[in-house]
Amino acid sequence: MKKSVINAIHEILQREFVLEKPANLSFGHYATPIAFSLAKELKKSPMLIAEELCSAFGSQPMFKEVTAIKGYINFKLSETFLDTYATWALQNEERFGSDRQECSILLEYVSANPTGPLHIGHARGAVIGDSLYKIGRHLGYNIVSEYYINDAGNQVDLLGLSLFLAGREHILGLDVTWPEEFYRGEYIIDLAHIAKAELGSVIFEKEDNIATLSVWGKDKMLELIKSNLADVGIVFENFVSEKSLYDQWDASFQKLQRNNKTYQEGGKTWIRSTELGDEKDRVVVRDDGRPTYLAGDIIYHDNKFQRGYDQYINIWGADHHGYIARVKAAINFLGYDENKLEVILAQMVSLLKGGEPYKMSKRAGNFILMSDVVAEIGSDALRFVFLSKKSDTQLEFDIDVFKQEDSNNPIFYINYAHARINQVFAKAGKTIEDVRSIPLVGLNEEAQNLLFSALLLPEVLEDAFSSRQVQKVTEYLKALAASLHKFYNENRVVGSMDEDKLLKLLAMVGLSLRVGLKLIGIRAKEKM
RNA sequence: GCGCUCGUAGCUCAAUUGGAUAGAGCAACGGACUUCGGAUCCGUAGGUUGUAGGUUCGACUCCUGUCGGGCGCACCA
Repeated sequence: MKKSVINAIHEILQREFVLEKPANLSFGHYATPIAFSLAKELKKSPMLIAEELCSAFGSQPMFKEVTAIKGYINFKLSETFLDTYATWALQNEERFGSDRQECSILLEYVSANPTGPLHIGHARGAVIGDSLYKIGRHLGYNIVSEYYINDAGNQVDLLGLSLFLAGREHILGLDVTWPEEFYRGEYIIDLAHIAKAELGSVIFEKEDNIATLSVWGKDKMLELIKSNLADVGIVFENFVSEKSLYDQWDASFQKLQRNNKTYQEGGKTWIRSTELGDEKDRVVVRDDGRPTYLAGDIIYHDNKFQRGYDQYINIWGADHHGYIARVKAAINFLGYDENKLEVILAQMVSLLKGGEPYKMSKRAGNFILMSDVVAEIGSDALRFVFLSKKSDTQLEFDIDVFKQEDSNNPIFYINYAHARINQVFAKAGKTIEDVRSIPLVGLNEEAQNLLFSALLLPEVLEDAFSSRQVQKVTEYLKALAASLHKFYNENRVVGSMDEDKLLKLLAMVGLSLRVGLKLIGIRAKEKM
């Protein structure tokens, strides 16, 4: 809708302009402040310019009126235009708002180490990533979701060792001395018991078996992570194993060398990341020949960029922000455009329950497990909270709020709006097909405004996606639900003179609610 | 100490990315049912956008200083 409006206006004005929504809908559906930016150039007052530009719009089928108010040019869309659009939307059903885009995007998120279950911090990045993915898909981007598995390096060895020691202590009943660093939490002990069942308790007898336990444990943990994700409706297309990439190290390393971006010092190999704003140069190969974590990420990003996407998005925990500079430097050194990589940081989350800090789970080893929170408030609520806030602010939420079934709980509120619409149709004994082609003309102002709000879904999605701010979708859904409830309270549908028209209007609202919810991973309720 | 980031109503968060009178929900108070399910709606109150400057037609948004919170500052991942 916005696109066609922009095109129509562009045809008249013949120049670039910003199209926005007026603060007050009574001014119009859209507005542009273009007269302000022209004021200097033309040496005239914005009000005058606005009025002159207005008169350039003769009578257009798209606009009911074009007015100049305080320097803004306001556009009011015609009923027929809105009706045509709504009819089209209702024919498209769940595909309303979908489009085609040329751009291909690789979206990487979660990528939690396969050494333990997902905790609540992972959940935020997970649902934001998944919703961006779903919205992007809907909008027609060629977007692919990917999970990078850190299955090489110390932490996997540490997992094996932790399992080994846990098995010796809890299964073989031996005394063990725990090292300073190991994975704690009851999930390790649970996992040791599973290891006993699958591999036999002999596995805990010889230290030689630690390597076997590492690999076995890592696979088990990955399964657990996948099932944690599936519980909130997240399924990845790609999994890329860090370990499997090391074959390509030589190739990546040679690229860096050729560009003279590495050097040897103290028996180690360094990368010149300071050249591109990093705080210091970084070691990529240690003096014993083992590559560092950064080496893995260099290969991984080399691998990503070889696949030739137009854009790359990584969602990382905010504690990794210091890492951005060196990865971007590496991408540049490999000969790619590092600006194609965009990193979204997901900030910390703290949970409350009844106003008190949420108790950490012993099972998790001082982390709050994502699965515990899902068990308590459900996937929909979990998703909704995290999607309602900008990712870059720290957030605090009380899970008790999401157990309430009233207007405190926004999902409930939105679902109720959707269910209400179904209820009205049921009461009227009609279906969407019955009213789809009824022309929406002669509606009162409230009805027209509601219709317009419902038709905004595609541009909200586009805006949310391109700014990577999914909270715009939840905000929109809350506002649309509120408009629906208000309308419902003030206007009787069933039995009214305009019954069919109003039913079509409600169908349109229901469609936008349903599609919007679907794209943030929540299924709209037909009945409460 | 350095770097990144955040600071908006009592609380949790928005604000069309520089636009018109900074908005929602909760909490508080007052209203609306012989109802298409009141699981809803309407109203009142609540703000010097941490703070001091600057940039311009116009600043919550950009710049500088400052105060406060968070996170980093590994050859761990």
